[in-house]
Amino acid sequence: MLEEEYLDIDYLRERGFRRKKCPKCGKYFWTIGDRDICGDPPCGSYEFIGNPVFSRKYTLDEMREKYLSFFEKRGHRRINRYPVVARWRDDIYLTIASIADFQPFVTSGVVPPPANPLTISQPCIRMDDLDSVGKTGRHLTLFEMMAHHAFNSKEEKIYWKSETVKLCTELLEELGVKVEDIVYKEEPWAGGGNAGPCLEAIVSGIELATLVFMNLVADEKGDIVIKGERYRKMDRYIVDTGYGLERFVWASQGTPTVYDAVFPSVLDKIEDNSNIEFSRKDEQVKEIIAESSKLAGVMGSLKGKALDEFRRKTADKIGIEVEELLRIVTPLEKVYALADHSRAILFMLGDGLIPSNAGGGYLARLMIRRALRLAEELELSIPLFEILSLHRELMKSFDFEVPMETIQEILELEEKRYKATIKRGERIVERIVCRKKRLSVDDLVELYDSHGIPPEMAIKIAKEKGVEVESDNFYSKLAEKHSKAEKKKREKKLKAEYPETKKLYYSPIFEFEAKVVGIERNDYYYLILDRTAFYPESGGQDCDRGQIIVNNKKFEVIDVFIENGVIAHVLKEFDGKVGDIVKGIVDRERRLRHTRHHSATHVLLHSIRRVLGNHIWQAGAKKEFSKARLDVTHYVKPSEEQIREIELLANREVMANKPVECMWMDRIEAEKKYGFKLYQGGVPPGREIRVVKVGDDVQACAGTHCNSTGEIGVIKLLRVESIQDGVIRFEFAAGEAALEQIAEKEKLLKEASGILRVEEKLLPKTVKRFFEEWKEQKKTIEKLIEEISKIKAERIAEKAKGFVVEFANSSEVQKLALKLAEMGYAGILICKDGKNGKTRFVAFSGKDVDAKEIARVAIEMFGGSGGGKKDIAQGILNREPDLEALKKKLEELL
RNA sequence: GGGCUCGUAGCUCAGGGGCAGAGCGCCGCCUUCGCAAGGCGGAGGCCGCGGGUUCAAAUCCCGCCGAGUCCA
Repeated sequence: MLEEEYLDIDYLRERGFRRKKCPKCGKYFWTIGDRDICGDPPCGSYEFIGNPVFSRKYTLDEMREKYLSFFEKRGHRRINRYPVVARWRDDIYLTIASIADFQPFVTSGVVPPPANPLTISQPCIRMDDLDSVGKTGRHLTLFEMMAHHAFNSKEEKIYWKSETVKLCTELLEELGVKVEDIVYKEEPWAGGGNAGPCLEAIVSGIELATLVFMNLVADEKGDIVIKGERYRKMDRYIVDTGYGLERFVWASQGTPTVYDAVFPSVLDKIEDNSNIEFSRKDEQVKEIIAESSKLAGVMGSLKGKALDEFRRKTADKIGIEVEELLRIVTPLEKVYALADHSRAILFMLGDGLIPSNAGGGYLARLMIRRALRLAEELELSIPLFEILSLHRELMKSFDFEVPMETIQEILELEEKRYKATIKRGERIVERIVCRKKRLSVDDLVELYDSHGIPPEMAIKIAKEKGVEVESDNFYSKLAEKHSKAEKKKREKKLKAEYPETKKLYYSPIFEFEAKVVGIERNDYYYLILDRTAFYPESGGQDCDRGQIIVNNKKFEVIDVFIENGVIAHVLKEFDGKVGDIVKGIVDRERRLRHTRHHSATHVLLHSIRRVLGNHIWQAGAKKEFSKARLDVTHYVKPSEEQIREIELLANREVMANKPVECMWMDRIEAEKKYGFKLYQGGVPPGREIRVVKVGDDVQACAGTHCNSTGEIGVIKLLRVESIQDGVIRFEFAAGEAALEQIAEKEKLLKEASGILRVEEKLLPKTVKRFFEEWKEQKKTIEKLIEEISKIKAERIAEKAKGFVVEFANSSEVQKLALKLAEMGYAGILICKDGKNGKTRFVAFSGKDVDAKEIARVAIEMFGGSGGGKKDIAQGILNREPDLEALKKKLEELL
């Protein structure tokens, strides 16, 4: 089915390409020359290394410009790059391909593309092959995907397969590739819910471009199967190409690795400031690395045993021992990886990702920690930031949201944290080793999983202490531990389908009439109307409440939610039917408070950005009746002065009484005008988005808002706390809620000062004094009890004959018993517990009688329960004990 | 978003239902011309917070707060 898709590409036939089946891999490819094998690794190898395929060498900037202008000249509009942090999407953290920029709304046809056709060079980050970076000579975590995209539909046809292949071929030819050297290999493509036929452009053994003809969409009932998933044809068909910029540069230079081609000056810098004793520019080293890259190209994945095999083969090919190979290759691979990682870190931080222990920020931390570890192993004598700065120089043409000073600050903070973790880790390993005299796989797994200590480090420490280590199956055990974590699926609440509810809540409507279009019954009633003024919970704003009146009967609305544009009112009781006309009454006071909090959130975010910097991004928000909170990305807890300044700026914005404007805008227009900063509160669906300007702040927002900032009233910050690394929570209240919160605090102060009978302003001083006095007195009492029990013990001892059976004070009974036991007596002390009034006893023994035995006798005689140890035992008695009888019984023990 | 680990003296941590501990640090005394070292003595704890179970909770259970870490 999919195969036919390759047969009608006119351009290939016109240029004389013929379709052949590769006898090695069994796949089809197109070529003009007389080759029989496709040449795609493993059916071929990197022939361009040492033998560049283009007519001249290119740098990154030159190649990017060459590409973009090539397509510009052929009717494509050049589009600026998107951030590597995928702000416009809620399903991925990082931009992983150029097409990701246009998903999901452009690809699905909801929103028109910013230009059609267009060309772009999009920096992408992929962490999947992190382990391969540096080793294979070709893997990068950050790379630029150059692309030309055409979005075709029934109404508008731009170009499709033939034109795409023509453009690709012409580009390659212009770069100096002979058309006979181009192979187009058929390789079905699938990803992200879409699929389609694809041609890989291979030159000299390297895949330079991927031409995807995306015309399928995942569908359980579809008739086309690719990689086990079912798909059907779409009305829209999209040209999704990907040209690896770095690979083009590499191919033009023919260097041993892609790294040598792309950032040689960074490699030099690292080499010069590390413990490497040789240069990657030595002819022999160069040859080794080149052979290694060629073999890696053929071998595919290098995980686990494949890596060992790769090493062996490479050594064989060059004719040296594996050890000798490793001596050269291992440190260089670290240089390459560090150069790569630092470039990715620059983009992550530059585009505003804040390192964290959870969420997207974790990816930044992971990358930074790997880089720090590499730097450590290379004994790098310069700060990591210096390498980032060098990359920044090389990438001058890029704009970053976050200034280098902030990046430096974040990096230094991360380094400090990393070092603390390592230090803590070393202590933990030493403790385990000390206690258990061995280190098991489970220990290694826990050390890594819970404490972040890489197994290599744990093993190193253990070996230094001369302790045996069991390290087999580490990775499988780790994987096993994580496989248990399951993903929760969000269930749909509404069972049936309904038309989208008309929203009245953006106008000042609090009473309305509407028609019932659906009723669903679970534990509660879900009431669906054709239109409503009830705001459903969304964007962190709590839902409205109020009443629904039908047939003169009132029903309370306890919850309102929205699902796919359908708004459902949740009621405990309802007595009406579909088709009824109902009246809705929205609780105005509640709504007003939510509205104030919502507008205040926008004002506050803007103030926080002004005080703390451009990297501030909303990480979550909630607007309730009595307070609201705003979570933002920031790397350190703000100082008290910063907090006060934020509060002041926010309130100034309120006092300036700036207008609040809400308008529906074309998505692309809005993005162009305001940037992705719009999507602070998440990404709304649809072609038209609601843009809300509150003072100087602009956001895409579906919430309800005041008419001007003055209506917000006072904004009072209540609490600022860090909820996880990299995320700071601002809790606040606005308007009446703020007054209430302030009043609440005042009340607490008043109450406290009332109890202590001091002025409010003396509270801290007084509380401190009381606390200290309390501690001191506690100690004095303890000392006194100690002394009293000593005296009493002596007095009891004087007249003691056989077993001691006495009454005592509950406060000193324990000490007294201990003293007596110490003095060599045995017996039992009875007291009334001060707290619950029960009869308590403490049995003790300084002789060879068991105190528990004494306790057992007492419990047997008078009922109760208790227990303890050989020298002291305690418990309660149910009945008043007869001391004489007890004493007699105890004497029998001996 | 999910998993895991940890909150005990100023610091690093033991303990893990029945007496709150060690090492380092701090203070004082002894020894010394002085320092280092040593000896003797001492101060320093809401055992993170709030509930529950129990005769009894630092210890077990639940919730919260805080720190750390891994994964998506």
